[in-house]
Amino acid sequence: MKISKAQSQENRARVVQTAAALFRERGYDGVSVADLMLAAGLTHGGFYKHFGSKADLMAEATAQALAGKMREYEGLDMRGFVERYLSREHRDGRGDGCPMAALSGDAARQPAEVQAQFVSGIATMLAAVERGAMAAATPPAAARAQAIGLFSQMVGAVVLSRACADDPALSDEILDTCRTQILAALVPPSSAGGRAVSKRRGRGSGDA
Amino acid sequence: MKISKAQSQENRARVVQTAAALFRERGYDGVSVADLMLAAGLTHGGFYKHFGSKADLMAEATAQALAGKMREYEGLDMRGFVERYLSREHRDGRGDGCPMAALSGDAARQPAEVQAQFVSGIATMLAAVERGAMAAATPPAAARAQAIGLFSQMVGAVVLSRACADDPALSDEILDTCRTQILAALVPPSSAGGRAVSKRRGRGSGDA
DNA sequence: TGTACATCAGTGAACGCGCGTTCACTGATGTAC
DNA sequence: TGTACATCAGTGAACGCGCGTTCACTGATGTAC
Repeated sequence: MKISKAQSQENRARVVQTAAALFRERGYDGVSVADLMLAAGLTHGGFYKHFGSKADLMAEATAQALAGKMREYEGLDMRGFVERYLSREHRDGRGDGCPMAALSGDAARQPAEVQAQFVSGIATMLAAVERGAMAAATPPAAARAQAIGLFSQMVGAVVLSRACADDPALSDEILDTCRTQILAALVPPSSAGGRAVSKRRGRGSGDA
Repeated sequence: MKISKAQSQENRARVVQTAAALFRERGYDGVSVADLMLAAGLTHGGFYKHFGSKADLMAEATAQALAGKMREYEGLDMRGFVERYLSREHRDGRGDGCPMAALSGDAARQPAEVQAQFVSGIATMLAAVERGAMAAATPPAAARAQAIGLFSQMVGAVVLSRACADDPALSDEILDTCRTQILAALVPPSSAGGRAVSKRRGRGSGDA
């Protein structure tokens, strides 16, 4: 049976969206073309009417996941972004979470077209965090370095907390510690307990 | 042909060691039993004389990789550890690098016996970094949180720098920025330019 | 507006291939005498 | 110390299976008249 153009476009979009979630949940190699098409309510044979290869879809789904997350995060201020990123919901919701936290480990072993998505995704994310840092009163000269350090820590925390999900106490501790530490280092919203307003990270000595 | 007991044990050890490197390089699913045995100079059929399943070997190779790296890192002070972890050699040498940076992303999707190795590996690593922080003059009360934040950032930086290896400038920038940032936050070896000795992280505002 | 027909998204069987695992076999090792 | 034989690590063909991809076919859609 032939299908209307509108229906076909809708089906294609659904496959990409389904793939964006499944790849994040199970990794690129953990999702077969047949799995994916079934999850999208279709059969595997039609896949190649829409995509040249699985690698092509991997690149497209990755790009969409990255763009979608960026749009979502752009709507938050720094505190909101950090709180959401280092939440249990994010740790436990791989399929709807940050593609970098879910797939960066696999990225280096994927086809060039997929790797390219990560390069631009990381660059875009760091630029956005840098802007967010400046909006939160970090001086421009320090904002880039702060963005890189901050985002590295956030990705590492989510990756590690997921890797030790079998030990919920340890997994929670990693997430909670990093969240608290980063939030404390950000310039407080307006009033800050009895602390100085331009408080720094509590990582060196002397915070006991 | 039968082989001497010594030769057999040597072969088994070589398979585990080869696996520890190949899994880190290509991921657990990127190495077949046949690949692995060939790389160890054997044929695939003999695999099951030594291991009950591929998953068993994955767990054993992971445990060995984690233990080996811990032993290596234990010999370094905090500065040496940070410098080595955030080096280009580490980024480019997956097979001989930290199993957490190389395989944490895959860990959550692996059999329970493999996941268990990551749980104990992460716990052991955090405890070691905590001890290292105290040795570097961080007060005990702050050492745990510092260790978690520090290691998360280091893992995230290596994961991200590997994910954007196609853009060497960006990849290097992530590594270099995190290394500089973390080293600056550690209590300096003995004399520290014109800076205060108990300098903190430069992430908040006011460092420009 | 109706009718005839080309199009092409979707179907499901089939392809070659590599996977993890099994198995009959080999022959040097290690043991019993 | 020498001989006979059981052991078992290693070999390579074979297993069923799921993978990515191809293909002949279907039949509603969209177009030409």
